[in-house]
Amino acid sequence: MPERPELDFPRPLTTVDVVIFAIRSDALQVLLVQRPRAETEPFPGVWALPGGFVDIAGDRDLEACAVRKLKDKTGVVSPYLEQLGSWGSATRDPRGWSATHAYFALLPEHAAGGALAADAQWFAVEGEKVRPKLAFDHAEILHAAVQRLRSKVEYTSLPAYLMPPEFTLPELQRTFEIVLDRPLEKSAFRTRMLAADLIEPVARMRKGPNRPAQLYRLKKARAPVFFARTFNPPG
Amino acid sequence: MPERPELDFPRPLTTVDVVIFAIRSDALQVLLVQRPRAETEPFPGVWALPGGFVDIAGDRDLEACAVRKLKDKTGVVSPYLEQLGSWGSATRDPRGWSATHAYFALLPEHAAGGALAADAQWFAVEGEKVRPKLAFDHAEILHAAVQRLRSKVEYTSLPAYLMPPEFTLPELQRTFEIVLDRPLEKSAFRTRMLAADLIEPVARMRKGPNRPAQLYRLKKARAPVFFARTFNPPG
DNA sequence: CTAAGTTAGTTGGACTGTACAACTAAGTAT
DNA sequence: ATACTTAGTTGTACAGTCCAACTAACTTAG
Repeated sequence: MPERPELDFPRPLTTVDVVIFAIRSDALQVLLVQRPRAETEPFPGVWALPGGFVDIAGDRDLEACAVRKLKDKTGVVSPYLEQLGSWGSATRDPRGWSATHAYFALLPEHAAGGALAADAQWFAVEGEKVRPKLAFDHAEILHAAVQRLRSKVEYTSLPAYLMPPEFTLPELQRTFEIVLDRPLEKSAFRTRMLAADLIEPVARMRKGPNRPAQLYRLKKARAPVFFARTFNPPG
Repeated sequence: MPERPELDFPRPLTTVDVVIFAIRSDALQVLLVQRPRAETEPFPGVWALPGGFVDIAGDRDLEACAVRKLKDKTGVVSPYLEQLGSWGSATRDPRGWSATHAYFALLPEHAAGGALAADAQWFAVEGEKVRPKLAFDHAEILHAAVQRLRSKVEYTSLPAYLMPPEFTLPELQRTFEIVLDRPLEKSAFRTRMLAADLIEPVARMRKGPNRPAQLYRLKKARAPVFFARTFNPPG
């Protein structure tokens, strides 16, 4: 196509990466995969976010590509998948100018317990980091994902997507506290959550270690909801 | 590089587009450029968002590329530039699988009044659309940009970046009202704005058509600020 | 020069939702 | 039976919005 010179411009490498969060063992965890040890690969053996090249032949669009990569590593489709942003520069990949489209997904604990790919493993999020060193600029992407998750929690009910199909209000509050890494006020949390209209009570009660507690589930309409204030804890 | 087969995968076309907003003539406007009329181009003569291919040789990263395209069309550098998201699919560009990294910028009126590129022109945003038909999926991107702008206004003081260096509170409120396309409550707006700690009074007063009004300017620390409620108007 | 009009900014009461502590109720453990 | 734990409620204080009415300072029309 000599009359369309820009089509012959060198094109950046294009990838999609997914930051997959779940609450496991009472902690916020993220799924990482270990890069192949082959010397021909960049960052051999280093932990990285799940992701990889866009398949022009197979992927209809970016989100389909993200869903594919999520399913490859976890075997499930996330109930919540949101675009996080994109990172592109001349230096982030040693193979050349590259751009990645990053997504972030929330997985309920029961879905996160399934069969993982052999090279995948859960890691606790500590602060806004993770223990192992990450390949490429994935530490920066993870940082942005944790910040986005935390900031959205302040004015939406996003963490509800981290819950199993049925849950109690104290369980939901515990999930919020894990994500935000700070204690929340009980009665304000309850007022907000019920006003937010994202969850609805189900008929059954849970027989906990103490008195039976009301079970709730996510409503079908899943739009994150605006909150008024930021229920700060006592003290 | 025969041992790195993925490097020889066909790569998507990669572009950067910028949604540039300004308040002009008491309305929210967006900058569009008319695509060249050459028959070899897709969408010849159609209006589109400013943008184009990433220059692997010249652009350090995606944001630098966005700044370059902004400057090319307006001659200025925006005081506010934020990544909006990315759109990529097999069908959005007739030339093949393509992905664009979209940014959105806010320009103060005085900066938006400068010398535009010959192919560029301001258009009023009506609802969440613009009068002319747009090339590619740019209507969808513009829609997302307007929604992002409006939704962020509910809990940040973003529109302050659309103001000239010094402005009065009623002028700022008018800008908010134009962006949100609804009237706001005067005293609540004032309380919030001052509490938000994004603006500070300057010594001078403006001699308006009536009594002198206090001038404010943006503070150096420019972090958008969380707001509590959503000051609804009377009625 | 005066009167009417316009706009900046303030004040006060009704209302809503958070902060916080104290309370009740219903189960469990010893 | 008694003590402990946890789910959920209640009540008071407080902050910020909603709304209308008000004051103050300037402009404009007659």
